[in-house]
Amino acid sequence: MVRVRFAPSPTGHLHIGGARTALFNYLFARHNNGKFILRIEDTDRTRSTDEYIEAIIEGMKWLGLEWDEGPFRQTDRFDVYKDYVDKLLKQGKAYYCYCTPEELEQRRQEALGQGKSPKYDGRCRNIVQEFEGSKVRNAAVRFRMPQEGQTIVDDLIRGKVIFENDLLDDLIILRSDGTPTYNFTVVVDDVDMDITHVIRGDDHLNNTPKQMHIYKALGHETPLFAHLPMILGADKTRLSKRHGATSVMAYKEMGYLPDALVNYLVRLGWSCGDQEVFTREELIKYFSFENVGKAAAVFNPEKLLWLNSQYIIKSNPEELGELVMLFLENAGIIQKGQDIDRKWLSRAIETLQERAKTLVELANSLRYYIAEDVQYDAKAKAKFLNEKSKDLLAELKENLISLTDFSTAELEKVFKSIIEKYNVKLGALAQPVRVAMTGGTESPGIFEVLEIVGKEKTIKRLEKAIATIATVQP
RNA sequence: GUCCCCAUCGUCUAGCCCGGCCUAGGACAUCGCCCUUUCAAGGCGGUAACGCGGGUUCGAAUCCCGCUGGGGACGCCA
Repeated sequence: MVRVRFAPSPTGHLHIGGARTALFNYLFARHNNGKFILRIEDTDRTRSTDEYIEAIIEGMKWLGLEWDEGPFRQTDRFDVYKDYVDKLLKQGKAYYCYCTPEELEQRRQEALGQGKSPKYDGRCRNIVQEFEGSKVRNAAVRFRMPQEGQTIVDDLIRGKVIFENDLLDDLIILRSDGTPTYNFTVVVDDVDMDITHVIRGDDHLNNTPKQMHIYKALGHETPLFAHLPMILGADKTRLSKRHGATSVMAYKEMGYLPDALVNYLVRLGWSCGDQEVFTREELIKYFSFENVGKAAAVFNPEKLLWLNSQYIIKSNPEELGELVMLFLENAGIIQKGQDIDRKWLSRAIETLQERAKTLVELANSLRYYIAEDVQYDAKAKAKFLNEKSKDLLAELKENLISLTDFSTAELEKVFKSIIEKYNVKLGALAQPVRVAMTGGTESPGIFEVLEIVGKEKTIKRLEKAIATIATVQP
């Protein structure tokens, strides 16, 4: 049984990189009918907050990355870690270190300054452990790493990676305040939770040999490891706030669909022939580490935007209607709590789907369908609402007043008759009408716009346009 | 400084493991054309890459070595 986990630390929101790690774990678990576990690594009490735990959960849920067990919190398991530390201490596999953080930092800087390795010098390694087995104040506990030989990490993505043991640091597993540290808790938990595959970011590859020795000291076999390549920003440095939005929920707010983000993220490092767009089922079916690349990938917002537009086109209008309501409220297009005819909204959305790349854009385009009135774009107004179009607009208005079937088919007939009568091209009429109806020069087909806006508002807007021309022209 | 990882169009990538089918494929972006009531969407086409140097071989994007470049790690962070 495959058992994998996503183990974020709640020191920030769920970000793009974390989300992809979670996603790969999720896909691997689902592909193998295994279990996906969520574990919160909050041993750093100074930086972890409950708000961030909630934020991470919110992000996971939004992306549809459902976990099977958890969320577990490491702060709930301090007793467990303590027991393991005591065991190692008794067995001599760990020892007390009396160096203070300040001393350590100073020695680190000195070593670095002399061009030497900043590795712990091991001065507490062999001193007599006077207080063995009992609580020693102000002492941290270090794990005794082997100092000779090699450790080989056989990574699912990278193959064999060899580390010289004499480079391994005796890392601290228990702080002097009695709290355990990451490299220890991660191993204890992965053992206790029967994790079979550790799938995480590349930045943990160097920790792996150390963790392997902890597994050994605990008398447990190591799981399989898969280290994912990093995600970089446009300048090829580690993705961070400097590169724009990195929080997953920020993409929700910008009007992205979760499936589009998932699809984009999975293609960052993974591929399946030439296919670009995948359903969730396909991802689960096709996912494999064989198709995961080794090189870091640059996050490309343009491609994500394109994928989002593809997902919007594919979505059904009813669902988009539900999703866009919040954006309509936020844009002030409808009042909070105000409802609109969903059937009508769906029709309106259908005309906009292939024109909106995000839900924000969709909401903004919906404005001219929903609002009572339109604001003219200055350029559009100058170019199309003028003496040249005045008679055409007036003629159209007159014709529409008597039109009972306000449908695209009938509207088209009316337009045709007018352009024939005036001997102009359709654009000569359609563009001024477009400005009158939407305020701008871009919109879905003009007949559809009229039909959806409806007879009453259409005539009002035409009257306003004509009046505008009259006041502009003395 | 030391260690580890990586290296195909601007970007994501296919191909690499099992050398010839690669005149290096697809996608985003970009440019042009078509469609057209506008804008999109869609269709067609263009520009654009095997980092460099050595090997091995009849033959290398593919195998080996070096270099260069980029990234990561070296915490009483995770």
